[in-house]
Amino acid sequence: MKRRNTAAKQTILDILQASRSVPLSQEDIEQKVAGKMNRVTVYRVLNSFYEDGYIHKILADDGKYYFAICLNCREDDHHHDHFHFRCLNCQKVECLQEEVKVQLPGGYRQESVNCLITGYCPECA
Amino acid sequence: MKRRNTAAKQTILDILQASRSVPLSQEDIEQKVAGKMNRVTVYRVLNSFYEDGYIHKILADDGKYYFAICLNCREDDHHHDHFHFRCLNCQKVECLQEEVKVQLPGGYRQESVNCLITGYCPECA
DNA sequence: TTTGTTAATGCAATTGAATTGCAATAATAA
DNA sequence: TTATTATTGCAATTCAATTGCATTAACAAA
Repeated sequence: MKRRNTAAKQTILDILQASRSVPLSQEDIEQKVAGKMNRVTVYRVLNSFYEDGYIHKILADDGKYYFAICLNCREDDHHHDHFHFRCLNCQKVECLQEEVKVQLPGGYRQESVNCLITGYCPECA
Repeated sequence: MKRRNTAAKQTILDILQASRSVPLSQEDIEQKVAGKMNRVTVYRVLNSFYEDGYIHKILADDGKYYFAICLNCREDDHHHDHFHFRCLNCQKVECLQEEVKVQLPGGYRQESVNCLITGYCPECA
């Protein structure tokens, strides 16, 4: 299926670009595009970006998905293996520099990581 | 609120005991107690265990919660900070030995971790 | 043992996010 | 300019999780 460029995609892409290291939830994005497009479209656009590898998707322990533009990712070599942090007070989620390095027991093969630290950010601590 | 010991709690506790290092999903547990109790009770029992710190709760990237008895946990000193692994093929989730160690940037305070590695287990790889 | 309090349970109803179906719209290749 | 089909909006649906409430039963106190 060939993708097409649309206003909806561009709008969401711009929003994600403007929030490079702070992953946004579906909800966050919906609010920013309120009125401009349907919430179903937001789902579908985010999913297509994710499928295409343009963004990464974090499931936080609040049960919500957060999306962020891929940094340091080349076409075929994604690096989504950094830690994320979620503040219990202000709810903000962000990407941490530190990479996840695990020594898996023999025989295990790693495909992806979803690592989240929960706590309080400097502003809220 | 004082807790009471009930058959439902004992049944679920036994199931979790029998699956110490393999966290079970709500669904898994429901199947094991099918007929014996209502699914709402399963939710409530698991939540009470979690609130009381008897079990830990992992949100996997399949969007489901998994529950496991706390290992190496003393009353007031929980250690849930190990990695978990989920197999993309057989769906099994398990606790890994390795602890999560992150160097948080200055000012950040860590409360809990939810770290999941996804991939293929030895049986499925 | 009996009784009173209230935690725990089952059932039905509700919530709420995510998904799906389908018709209308619009991007893009021919 | 036209044909194809990806995209979108809207309504409806799905499904897990949660809530309200009446009933049941654990357990502390008499």
